[in-house]
Amino acid sequence: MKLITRSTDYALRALCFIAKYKGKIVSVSELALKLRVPQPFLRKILQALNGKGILTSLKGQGGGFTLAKEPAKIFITDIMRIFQGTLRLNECFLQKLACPHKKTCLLRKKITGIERYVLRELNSITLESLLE
Amino acid sequence: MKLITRSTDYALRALCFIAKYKGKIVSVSELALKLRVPQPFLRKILQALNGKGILTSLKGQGGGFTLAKEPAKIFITDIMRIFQGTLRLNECFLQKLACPHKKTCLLRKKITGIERYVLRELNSITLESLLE
DNA sequence: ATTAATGATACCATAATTGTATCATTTGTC
DNA sequence: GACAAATGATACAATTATGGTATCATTAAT
Repeated sequence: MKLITRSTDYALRALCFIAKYKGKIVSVSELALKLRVPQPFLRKILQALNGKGILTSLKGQGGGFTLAKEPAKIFITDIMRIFQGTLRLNECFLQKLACPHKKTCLLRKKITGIERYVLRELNSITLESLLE
Repeated sequence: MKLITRSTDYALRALCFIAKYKGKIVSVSELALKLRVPQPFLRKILQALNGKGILTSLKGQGGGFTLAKEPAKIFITDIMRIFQGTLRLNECFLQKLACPHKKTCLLRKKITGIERYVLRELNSITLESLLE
């Protein structure tokens, strides 16, 4: 049970690194080296971030990636959603069987409450807040 | 990202059911029928609960399972731990690379905070509280 | 023209979770 | 005592999610 998967993790580290470069272009090979992360995998991740409008890419020699938005406008929930899908904690519990006694709904309520809290907390974290 | 896996889910439903029977013996086949859950899988789950002292089993014809403790003394975190292992939310983030800039530690702090909250909430739920 | 980069995409590997099968043992019932 | 109905133990299979690799096409600087 982890809140953040490896892909998200790598993505965040990469974004932090890129953010430090303030508009300069960073290539995958450089990043992979610095972060000590498998390059092809990182590449796939950056491509996804590009596709989702978090990064901007430049092709050709000397190309690479830069941030597409200010760090203050990149929320870690955005990143999580890209790599982990919708953020829900109560995926499976009692969904088909429509809660035969509705007692167990107390559990669902609790979990929904937890979910709300978790999302609120996570939504308070931007890339900027991770930078220093 | 789910807080509760299917095994835990099944286990909780089964425990609720068994708890209602107040000391009577419930067999896997009966339970599987009532809960509409694959029987061999449910069986494995109940065996685990027995092994962990949550249920007591009786072999032989007319055998089955009963609760080994009062519902008030069975915490859903106990059950989660049995099927999902240690309850941690910040498994993978920045553990090997020992936080090169310690900036990202803010994330870790946040997640640790979330984890504490989640555990506190979950620890307030017993089987009894799920019963009505 | 060459080289160093990304785009797109298909494929593979690993691990966790979910689920099945089987043989041995126990116990109630006839 | 034989039989049937239950669990104990355990190995195996299937499915899914995640992590990771490979490759060919395209772009752009030198």
